Amino acid sequence: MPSKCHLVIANPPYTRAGGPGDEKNTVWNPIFGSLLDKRDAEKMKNALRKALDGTAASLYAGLGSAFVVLADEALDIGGRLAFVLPATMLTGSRWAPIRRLLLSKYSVEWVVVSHDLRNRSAKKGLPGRRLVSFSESTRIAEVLIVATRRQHRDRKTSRACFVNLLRNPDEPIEALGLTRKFLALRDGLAPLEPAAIDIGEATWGNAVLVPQADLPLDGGPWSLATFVQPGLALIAKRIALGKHGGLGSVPVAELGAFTDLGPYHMQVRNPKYGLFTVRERPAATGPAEWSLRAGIPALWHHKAGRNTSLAASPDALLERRADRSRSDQDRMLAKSGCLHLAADLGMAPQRVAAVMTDNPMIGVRSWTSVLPRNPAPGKNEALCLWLNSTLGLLLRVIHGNRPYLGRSALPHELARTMPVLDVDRLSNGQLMAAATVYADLKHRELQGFSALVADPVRGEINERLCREVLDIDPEIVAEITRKLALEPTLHARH
DNA sequence: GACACCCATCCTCATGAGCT
DNA sequence: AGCTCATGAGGATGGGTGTC
Repeated sequence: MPSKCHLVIANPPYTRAGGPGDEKNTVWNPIFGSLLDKRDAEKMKNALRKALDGTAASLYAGLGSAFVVLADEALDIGGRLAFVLPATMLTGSRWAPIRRLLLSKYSVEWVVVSHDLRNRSAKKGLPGRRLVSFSESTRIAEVLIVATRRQHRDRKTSRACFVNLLRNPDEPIEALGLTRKFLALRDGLAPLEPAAIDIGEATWGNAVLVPQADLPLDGGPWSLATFVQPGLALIAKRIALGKHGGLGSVPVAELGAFTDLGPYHMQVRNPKYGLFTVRERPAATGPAEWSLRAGIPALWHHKAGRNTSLAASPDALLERRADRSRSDQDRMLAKSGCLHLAADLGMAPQRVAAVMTDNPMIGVRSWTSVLPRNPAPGKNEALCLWLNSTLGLLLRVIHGNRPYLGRSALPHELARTMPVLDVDRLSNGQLMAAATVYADLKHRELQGFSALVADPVRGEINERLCREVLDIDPEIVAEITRKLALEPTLHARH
């Protein structure tokens, strides 16, 4: 790699050292996997790990992060990088050092994200059916980053332009036209004032200019790329800070500030390290018959057709592994809870972002158990209602990873830092009200989040949470609901 | 040793064309 | 009618291994 480069353009490989797992189901495509001799791949990986030591890159995040570091080392002051990267770059915890690198040494000029719902024509015979990706042969959500390496004094005044596209250009001429439009638009933008990107009659999306100093220097998420409507991200930020007009009385805190999370699924059931074996309830076996069977009840999978209401029942049984320490198993079981957060939420098909079980149990893979540190009646119920409401969904989608359009993934680290309703600051009366609302609604059938506006039960959750628990004007939330419901990511299906 | 990241998707099932 | 196979739509998760 030459030094003193002026421009580095890259669409790097995204492969990572770990996973995808389950080799019987997937083609394992590890870094350096094309080397015929596995020992060579191992040597290369070790050399790369050594080379990346102390840099912002992580083999965990994938090779994309390593290529950013490589570009950074090659770029001269004033040089520019232009990268296609996985959209998890915007939020993922392992990408935080890369975000810090870009904010501390560069002017981040463009952050372009597509929210294109269309399917690629089958006739073209190309792999991948989504047009959301800039690259071909993938349906993974992606982001285009353009940044210029600067002297410190020049970074203070720089401003990043976030572009959220409703539609990806279909061919190069369209892309060139769009690029010209971006450049023309940028100069007229006022900071934090979203503007439409129109060419003729066609609306391509929205752009918003952000002072770089307003982006989180600590590595926090770049949330303005989450929605087509940048205004929604701004609303979410105000809610998280307790500064949204009319919602100021809603206490918000990071989930990890007042709860602990249940165990990580690898510790529960990984064949090598897990403490338990898990057996799923067969479809033919009813819940009553299943509960006769010995074993420790647990929540394992998240099925759109089965998890239709706030109340959930166990779908799996844990069995202690004889070759594991009983006290370790008991310690893990002590992390059982009644509230469980959907770890990977497909927003169109799936209907619940959190569920409650009658008895404490462990969420194994699709459900992350949430355990309030100071338990009190009504706390779980209030959180469960919140997470399934418009406000809870909005803050979740903003804060979580978006590995694919239509999906919101919350690994433990992001779940802990996610802003949610601070139930510790609710009065007893509010908690009792939440318990009542939950009891009334817990068996009602919800629709997927794509039906956010039309779903009467979702409407009741919103309405009663506002009126009976939070004491805020439901119309404010209704308006946010209408905006959020328009977002393509709520409607994307694969 | 403990913890948990992220993955350039994969699997299932419905549908329908083509064949016998 | 019944079978096979191709195709596409739609729903979803295990785990190697980096990192502390």
